[in-house]
Amino acid sequence: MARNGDLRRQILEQARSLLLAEGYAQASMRKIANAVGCTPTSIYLYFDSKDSLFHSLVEEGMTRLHEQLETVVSLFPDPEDRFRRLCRGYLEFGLENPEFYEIMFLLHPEQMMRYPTDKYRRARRNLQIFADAIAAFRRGDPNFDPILSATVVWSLLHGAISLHLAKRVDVSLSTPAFVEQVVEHSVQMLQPHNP
Amino acid sequence: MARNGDLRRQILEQARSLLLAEGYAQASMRKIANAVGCTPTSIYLYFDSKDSLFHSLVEEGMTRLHEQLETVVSLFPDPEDRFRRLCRGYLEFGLENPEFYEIMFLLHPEQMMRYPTDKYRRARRNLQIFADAIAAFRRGDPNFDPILSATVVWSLLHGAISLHLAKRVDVSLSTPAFVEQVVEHSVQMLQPHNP
DNA sequence: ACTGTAAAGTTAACATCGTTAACTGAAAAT
DNA sequence: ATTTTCAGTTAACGATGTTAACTTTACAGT
Repeated sequence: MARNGDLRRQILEQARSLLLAEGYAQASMRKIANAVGCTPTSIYLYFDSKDSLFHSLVEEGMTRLHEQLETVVSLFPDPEDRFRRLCRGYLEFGLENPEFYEIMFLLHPEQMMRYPTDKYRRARRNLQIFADAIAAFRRGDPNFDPILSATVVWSLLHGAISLHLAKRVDVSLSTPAFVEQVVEHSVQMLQPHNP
Repeated sequence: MARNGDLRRQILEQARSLLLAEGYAQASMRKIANAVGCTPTSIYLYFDSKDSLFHSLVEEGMTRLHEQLETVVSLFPDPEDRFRRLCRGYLEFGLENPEFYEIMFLLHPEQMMRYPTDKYRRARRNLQIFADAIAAFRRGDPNFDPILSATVVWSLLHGAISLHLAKRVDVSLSTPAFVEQVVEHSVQMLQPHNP
């Protein structure tokens, strides 16, 4: 059929759109194929499995997130301000792209084949962005590991997004208020101890 | 067949064991039925669906967690010590019961029917335990909402467990070291601001 | 121009899944 | 003794991811 050799692109496009519209489980190979106008088996010409198809979307999501964080870094030089905005940026990315966030970080456990280790580099780069920002306003403090702190901060941000997406956060809290609280606590978490 | 009217119990038992052994997706109705020694359809005599079967396990998990936290409360009266141990207890519960934790908090998004709202009470009680512990060592501080702080702390603990279970945390960190870091940051998060 | 080959796509099928309708057998109630 | 009720089964439906085998298309080499 005449598809100008861009069937792969079309598949990714429709997979993405179906993912956003109906979620991972409902985005079946047959639905994707139908949306594209080919047979389910054709998808296997370009992707090893459903998992590996969605891994490509994970990479798209990682890139988006990375770009968003890099933009923050480039625009805001003040360490604490930058850190705050990074946190806010990460939270907003998760809350505004729930389906992307889901396949990127949420439904790996058994649901989806593990994202190949060698592709974690972009995720790792995002962690490094946080570590650098943190290091900037805790410079000169020994026994302080930026990567470790960044991991803990990431845990907080990730947990907040997860609970919010799962609607486990009390609805009496508005979303922006919750975001600000999490950001404030992130900053507080990094303050030097007062004995 | 002679099953002393405890088929329901047997189903729950095998479902739990299969869940722990192979995870939610692989624990199929047919496998459960096979393990019990009945037909898949018999399960529907006692549970409306696969979801509602596993919701019963969610409740078992919630109860376990609740008991574990209540034990901590009853044993350790000192506010900060108690709070620390609550955090540690929650983290350990999650890390030591990954499959339970998964169905309790992790794979709701689309994967599993939403856990009925009216059954959130036990989860809510667990949040309240944290809120009370937090309130105890921030007493007298106005514009400080214990439930809000408890939610943020919960986010941190939940995120740490999620990332660890998804093997996203750098392996160079030992698990106990990571747990202690998270606990320390939880405490730090609640310190009064120093301007 | 003819033929051989490789790529691109399709058809048909497999095994598995959650779930339902219709049936059977036994025990309890009238 | 007959009817009703309960507990469980058989057989099937529609949907899923995936594979093997086939067809069609395009393009080389001679």
